[in-house]
Amino acid sequence: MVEANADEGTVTRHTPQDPRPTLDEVDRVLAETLRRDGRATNATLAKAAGIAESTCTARLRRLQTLGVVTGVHAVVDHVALGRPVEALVSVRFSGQRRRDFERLRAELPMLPGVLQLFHVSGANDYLVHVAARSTSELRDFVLDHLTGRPDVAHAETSLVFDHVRGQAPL
Amino acid sequence: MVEANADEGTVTRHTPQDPRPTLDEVDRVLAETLRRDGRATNATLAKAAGIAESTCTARLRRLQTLGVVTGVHAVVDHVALGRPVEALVSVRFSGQRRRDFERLRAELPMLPGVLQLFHVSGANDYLVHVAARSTSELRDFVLDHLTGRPDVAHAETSLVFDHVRGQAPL
DNA sequence: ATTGAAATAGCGTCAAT
DNA sequence: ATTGACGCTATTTCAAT
Repeated sequence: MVEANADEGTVTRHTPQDPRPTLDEVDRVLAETLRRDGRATNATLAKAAGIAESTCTARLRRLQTLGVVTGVHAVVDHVALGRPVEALVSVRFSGQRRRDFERLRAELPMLPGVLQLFHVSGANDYLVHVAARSTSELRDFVLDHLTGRPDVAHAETSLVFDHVRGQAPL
Repeated sequence: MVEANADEGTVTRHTPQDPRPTLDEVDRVLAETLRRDGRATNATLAKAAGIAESTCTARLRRLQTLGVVTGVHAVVDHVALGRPVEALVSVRFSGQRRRDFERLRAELPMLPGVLQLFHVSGANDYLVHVAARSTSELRDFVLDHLTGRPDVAHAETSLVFDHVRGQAPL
């Protein structure tokens, strides 16, 4: 048993496994380059980091295994794909039971239109980033999946007018 | 002149160019597959969409040109990369001058640590998603780049405990 | 762990439909 | 616009350091 918990189903999630190996400059260059262009070729990455291509292949595999690179994903235009209404919904919980948090965290990301889910400190507990096909679909989503939950005390919806990615290197 | 504006420098940004071409099922499959795995090979994508590889190459180029796929980026572990403190900062403006919005929108994404920037409706105007090396660096960021701005009336910082991506297809 | 070289797999061009 | 085949490039495996 590696990282188990006595209570039924309750798993405390620490980002990857504990013996966090040190990353050198090569790793950082690879991660950063791939963050900027997720389709950068192995040869490009190798050149950027100043290593052999075969080394690069191995390094990349390692970064994925370690959970330093958790995935690479295309960013798509929601309007073009039929979900022109984007919103951020702040959710406040009624209780503070750990189980409620875990259920929401597990279930919400599976729902169509959910882009991101933040668990945050402060007056609100969660922030849900969604893309909906219409304003009425957005309303239904909030009512059915957020306000409708017994553990949710309040939900407040803000429309997203604009959404841009950071450009600077990490 | 296609989409110009009389005022100096003031550009109204409509997501891509207006004659938005219709996307068929093939386009949607490609976008969706690439959204799930940004490093999917051309052959894989072609198979998923049921088209020839050469057609796939052309389709992909088209999707990028049209702005349907705006980029593909690796998701990295901020803790491993030395920025363990993640936060969402709500920013309220004092005035409502368009120029102020545009400046913030242009400048903030360039600052190191800024991950995303949302322009939202409601009591707050912007939501800034940042990753900092430490809590004190976070404080400095908010003071120097947000509260410090003359056009910013108020900034409220929430720590991000957890951040997950949506899993369902668009 | 890193490398270069050899084998494998993937890609884009093009002529044809 | 889509296709399959061909030539070219990129990637991975592997033996050696």
